[in-house]
Parts: sequence; C-alpha cells; structure tokens
Amino acid sequence: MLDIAFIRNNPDLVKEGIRKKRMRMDLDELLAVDEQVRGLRRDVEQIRADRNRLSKEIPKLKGAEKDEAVAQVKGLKDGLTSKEPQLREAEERFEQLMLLVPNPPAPEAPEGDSDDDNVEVRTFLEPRQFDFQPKDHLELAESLDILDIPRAVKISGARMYCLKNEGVMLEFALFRFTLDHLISKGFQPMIVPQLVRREAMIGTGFFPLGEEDTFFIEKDNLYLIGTSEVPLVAYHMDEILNEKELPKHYCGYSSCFRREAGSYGRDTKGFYRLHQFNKVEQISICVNDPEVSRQEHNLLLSNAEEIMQALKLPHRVALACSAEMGQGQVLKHEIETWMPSRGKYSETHSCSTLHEFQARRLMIRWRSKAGQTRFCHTLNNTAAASPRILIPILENFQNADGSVTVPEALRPYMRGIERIEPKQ
RNA sequence: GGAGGGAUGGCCGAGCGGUUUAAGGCGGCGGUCUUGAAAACCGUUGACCGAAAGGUCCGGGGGUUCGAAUCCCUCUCCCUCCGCCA
Repeated sequence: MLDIAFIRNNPDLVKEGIRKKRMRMDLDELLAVDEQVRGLRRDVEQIRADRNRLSKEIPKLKGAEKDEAVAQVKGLKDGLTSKEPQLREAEERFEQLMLLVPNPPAPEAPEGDSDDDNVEVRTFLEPRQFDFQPKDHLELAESLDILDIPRAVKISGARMYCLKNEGVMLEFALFRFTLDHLISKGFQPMIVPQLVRREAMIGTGFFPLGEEDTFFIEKDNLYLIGTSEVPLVAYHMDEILNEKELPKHYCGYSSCFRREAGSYGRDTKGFYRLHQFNKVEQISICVNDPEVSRQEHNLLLSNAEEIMQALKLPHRVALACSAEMGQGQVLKHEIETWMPSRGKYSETHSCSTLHEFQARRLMIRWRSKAGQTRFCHTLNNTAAASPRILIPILENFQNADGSVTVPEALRPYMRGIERIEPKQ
C-alpha cells in the first residue's frame, strides 16, 4: 500500500507505474473517492466537535437550560446518523481501491512485457557443453529411482510428485547447507505456520490480486502459503520495532503451495512448476531509508549467489522488467540458472525490494531514537527452492554413464555420497 | 467436543455512565550525582487523520443514552480446565 498523500502529490508517477507494470487500475476513481471521504469526514468531525463541546456543558446545567442543551445535542445526532453511513461506505471503497494500487518500479527497473525483457546483470560459469547426449532431469530422476510422479498423480492429481531415496537426501542436504550458510551470516532460522489468516495474505500484498492462485481451507478460513515470505513478514504485524533491533534477518524453511491457476498446459512436465514445493526464504525488515533498503537488497542477493557459487551451478543475475514485477515490488532481481533441457537460463530465485508497501498493510513500524514512529521497509529473496533447483543440479552434473555427481558442498550432508548411480 | 475467563498506550496493568485531558509500574529518551558505569533521584514519553483548528482510537461491528473504555447484543481472537490425540 502506498501513502495516499504520496498518491495525491504524484498521480502521474503512480499512473506511469500502473502502465509500466501492465496493470489495470483506475487511479482517478481512487482520487475522486479520496476527495469524497475527506469532505464527509470534515462534516462528520465538525458535528462531533459541536456535540462534544455541548455534552461537556450538560452536567453543569440545571432545569430548563439543561433540557434545552439536551435537545440541541439530540438534534446534532440526526446529522450524524445520516452522514456517518455515507462516510463509512466511502471509506470502504477507498480501502478497496488502495489495496489495488501498485508500487511504482524504481527508475533502474527496465520496462518490458515478459521475461524476455529482463536485463542480464552478470553471469557465473559457462553453460556446460556435453560430449554425450544429455538426459533431462525427469529421465535422470527416474533411472536414479529418486522420483515417482505417476503415483503422486494417482493420490493427489497433476503437478504433484514424490521424491525418494537420494532425491530426499539431496533436498535435505541442500536445505541444511543453505541454512548453515545463512545462519553463519547472522540470519535467524525460522519454521513458521504454513496456514495463515487472510490478514497475512492481504498484508504481504498477495491478496486481493493473487487470491486465485492460493489454496483455501474453507472450513477453518485459512490459506496455504505460497511462500514463507507471508508468515515471516507478517510475523511482526501490528508491532512497533525498536531501531536498535533492525534490520531483522530471518531465513524460513517451509513448504509452499500454489494453485498455478491460469498456467494450465505450461511447464507441465517435471520439476519446474508444481503445486507444492519446499523453500528456504530470506527476509529483511529494516528502516525506511532507500539507501539501507538497497544495501539489504544487495545482501540478500549476494547470499543467494554465494550459495549458487558454492554449488558451482552456472547462472545469471538479471533485473526483472516492469511487467514481471509484482504489485508491491520496487526492484526485483532474479537468479536464473542454466537448465540444459530447456536450453536456457530459467528463474530459480527472486529478490525483491518492497519499501513500505507491505509494512503499511501490516502496520509494521519502527521507533527512532527521537521517538518518531515510521513504517519499515521489507525485502525478501529465495535462498533455495526445491525441487526446481534439482533440475539444474541433476542435469548439469550428469555423467555419460547416467549417474549424477553430488555437488561437493552438499556431500557433508549426504553421508559422503559422491555420486547417485542409476538403479536396476 | 464440553465448561469457564479474557481482549485497555512500546510492554504490564488500573478504571466498570459525565474533571479519563486513560491511574500506576516497566521500558525508552533527557538530566542530576559519578573519573566512568551501575544504583538512586528529577523530568519527559500513546497511536492515527489533518496544513492547522480540531477530530478519532480502550479487539471488530451493531445497540441503549444528551453522553459509553464503562451497560446490552453480536462477531473475531486469545487463555484456562476437562475430554480426545501427534
């Protein structure tokens, strides 16, 4: 959510942001409703001020004077009962519209329509050249006996999977390695609820626009999280944090659930797009200084890059173009990892700066030494998400004999296994 | 699932129809004292809207009343005990 004062003073900038993000939203309607709310509020508050003033006199009055004053206040009440519902209605509409306004992209974010317009920032390692016919991750996983999709579909439907054997070990190794790296950087490891209330979804900016992509447990009115960003950021909802405790650095492990509505037929094979996956996510909550925010962004991004470098996975860092950015994002970098079967770099990480967007919705504030309360800035970045990251691991580290070499960094967490061999 | 108790400022907690402009404590900030620190003492300190005047806010909504933190209804949430259970 943006500051309405900012919107009033910079309507063109906000409209430009709506256009760049390729969103549909009528900002003029919001500005009109804003005018309406302010007018009604002025009227209502004037009546209330009069009533309060008169009411205070009443206990001091006696007899006819008192009766007259009481009658006068009664008269004011009629004015209130007609105006108050109008005000409430206008305020409700105002709140609805405010939830739809996107955060304008930072000037450095490239304008564009799809991930083809993302701008490469740097690369790490060259894509591997094979001197044999490489297999895709599905073939590999099947022959290694670390995957069972047909049975997952039998019990749960499309876009579901079962990991088995070394596949499970590999995933746990990856997350342990990732957590250890982040803990050594001072990040607080967290396991958080994966079912959350609506407020957490709205507050982190996933609702109302992303509601279709979310699993909902109707009986209990709870939503399955699509990322632990939701509970980790909402963790400090309605709190006022002390300047001294900022920035807050968390790394949360959770499963993630996404309906992938509207993506039918896209990426239907393999580990790329699933209803359920696991992820370690990094979160930073800091003071609302764009400079600090920028430093935090770089910190989260380099943490993820360090993990990818340690795994020796060829990847590139790219600036996401405007249309690829979420409603609340000001700046987004993606790490795209080389996936031989796709013949291109594909997104495995997403690092986002949101400035005050989430903190305003969640009422996460900080108190400065001078005693002022301000909204915080929030940021998040993937540290590792599996099984998607297993695609480049399996495909890049496959050998001519069909085995897969375990990345050195993960071996200490794999009971020393160096290779996963084909079965049967 | 059964029974009960709660929701008040950054935190704890009093207040139960009209000096509440929300007591008191803790914490924060400033100061006195001290070589420095601690302790002690003194002062100060709620949030939101508004350019300001002013208004709003005691979990949300509705009601009673001239007037509600305070009374009534309702919803949400939290806690305790019992039952069941990983």
